[in-house]
Amino acid sequence: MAKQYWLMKSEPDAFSIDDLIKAKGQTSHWDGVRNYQARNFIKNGMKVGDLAFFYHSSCKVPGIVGTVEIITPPQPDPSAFDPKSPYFDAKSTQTHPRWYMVDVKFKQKFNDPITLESLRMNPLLKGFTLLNKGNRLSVMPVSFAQWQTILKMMSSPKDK
DNA sequence: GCCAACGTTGGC
DNA sequence: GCCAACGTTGGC
Repeated sequence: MAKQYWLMKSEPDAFSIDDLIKAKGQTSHWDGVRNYQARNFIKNGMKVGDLAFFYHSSCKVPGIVGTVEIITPPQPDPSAFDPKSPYFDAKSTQTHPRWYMVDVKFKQKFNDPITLESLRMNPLLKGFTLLNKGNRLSVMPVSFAQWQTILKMMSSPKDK
């Protein structure tokens, strides 16, 4: 099956792309997703080798800051089993796990973030899920066309 | 810090 | 199964 593309949000105060760069092997669990629609994208859609944009949300300048690679199949999110974790969910059990995660590996960090504002201004991204009014999904698919469009924004001098 | 928009919960 | 109340997300 062809490679799929994704966008994954994180609050940089909790986990930033620099945290991923500093992590052992530049890899990390992408845990704590507690939304069914986002969970379904992870559980039913993600495969090893897929690529994702790393998006910083709830911060001074929201935007895409780099890319990561999916390096494990979807697996039960252990933080849901841990009573001490802020992501603990008593309704998720070992036999019937409710929440899933993948591991990601750092690929690249952009010299300058591709800001939410600049994404909104790009007419080629009309209809992109991230830009939809009221969107709150923390994991969402990105079409190959959108992926290419966004990567071009990174390399274009006029966006600097 | 505000608040619009959305998702979840729980009573009925 | 409806829907009001509540909690959360996330841009501004």
